[in-house]
Amino acid sequence: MRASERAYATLLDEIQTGALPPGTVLGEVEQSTRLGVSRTPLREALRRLASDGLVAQASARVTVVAGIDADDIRSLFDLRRALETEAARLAARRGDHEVFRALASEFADLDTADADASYALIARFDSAIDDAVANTYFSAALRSVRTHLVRVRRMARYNPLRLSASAREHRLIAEAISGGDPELAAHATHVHLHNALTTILEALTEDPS
Amino acid sequence: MRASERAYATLLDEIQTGALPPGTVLGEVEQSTRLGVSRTPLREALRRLASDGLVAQASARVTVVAGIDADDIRSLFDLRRALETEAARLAARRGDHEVFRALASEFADLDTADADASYALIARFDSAIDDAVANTYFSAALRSVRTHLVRVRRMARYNPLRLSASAREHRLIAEAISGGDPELAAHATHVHLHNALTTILEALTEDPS
DNA sequence: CGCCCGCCGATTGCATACACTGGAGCCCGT
DNA sequence: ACGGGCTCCAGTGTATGCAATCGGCGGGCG
Repeated sequence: MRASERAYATLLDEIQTGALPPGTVLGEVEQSTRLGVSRTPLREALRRLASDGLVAQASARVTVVAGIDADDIRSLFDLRRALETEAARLAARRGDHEVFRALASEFADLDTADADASYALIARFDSAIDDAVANTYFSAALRSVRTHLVRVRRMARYNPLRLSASAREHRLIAEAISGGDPELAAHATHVHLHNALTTILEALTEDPS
Repeated sequence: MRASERAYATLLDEIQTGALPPGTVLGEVEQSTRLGVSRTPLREALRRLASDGLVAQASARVTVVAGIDADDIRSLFDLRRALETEAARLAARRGDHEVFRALASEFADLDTADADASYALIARFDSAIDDAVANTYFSAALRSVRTHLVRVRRMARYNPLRLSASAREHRLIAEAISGGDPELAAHATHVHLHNALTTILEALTEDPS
């Protein structure tokens, strides 16, 4: 793999998992030494992270890991709502109904005690949406949102009750898509996002780490 | 200004105006020589353009200016509809009503024979939407869409009749926002985008350059 | 005569050296 | 003692050299 991509993948993971917490200063020399690449590929990785919105320029010469607070999360969910409700509509019109019927039944059978399995199924659902929408611009916008969402999920931590409710909501969305009902798919997505956001903000209020 | 930024700005402009038509091969050495910068900042510019979606990797070693066809335009408008209808909703709820009242009156008085003035006013309207939405994630997504839209507008060329209809549509959107009517703002935006897309696709059918 | 293999050139990826700039800290003057 | 300006330096921005790789082309072999 290319050095620049390794550096990007490593930094991305470290930022998403919180190993590099918000505010961490990312000096080019320091990070290139640490990751064992030269400054050239490291700079490229930093620029990609900046365009992703995961790092920010604290001043002209210092780059830091971007912070994310409750207002950011609300903003992110505004965008997410715009994208995902419309994506659900498009999927209901264009998608392969059989794929979503199968996903609906997987959500019905999902063991939500297994957080990893749950997130894996949600990831497959997201992929199915991407395939159904079949729109590279849309998928790029969704990918960006999901990149940020990884950090938000981590901040809100694992919540078994929410995961179980989320599975039911996903099931309904998948059924609406497989049934070819765009408005139900869109509104069920809206409801799902509302519930997700509420839970996350509550979790942050209790534990504003 | 930094060399990398000059290179990016120059290439962006040349791609948007069509000076570098789709399919043009962008060799690093060739372009860096032409623009009078070294390969390092030029590479950075190319990577930014790639993440913008304006250049693509034709193969592992050759980068070309990305093409854009009717299907791409439909895809772009799918995304645009998702973003702008919701942005209009948010603006109607959060925006400064006075700003949009003023914009509505400017659209009413606009001389649509002056294409540059028309596009300038539309740009100010877009800025006002950004300010009203006050959401950096949303604005970033909108900026990306608008970057592509510059090329689309150019492909569809100047059309006085459409510009005049567009001004009326913008006026209605601005009035809906200033009147605090989110659904009217969203639906008027939907109508506007539908008309814009239809006109563009017709223009392309007549003259598929 | 056609196909496959190996060589060569072109081009990118990476590393490193040099240039420049912004800022912190210190010294001097008041 | 405090403020201003100067100096030095840390760190980024840019240029260039080197290495690796891919594709094309020609020659040899079947």
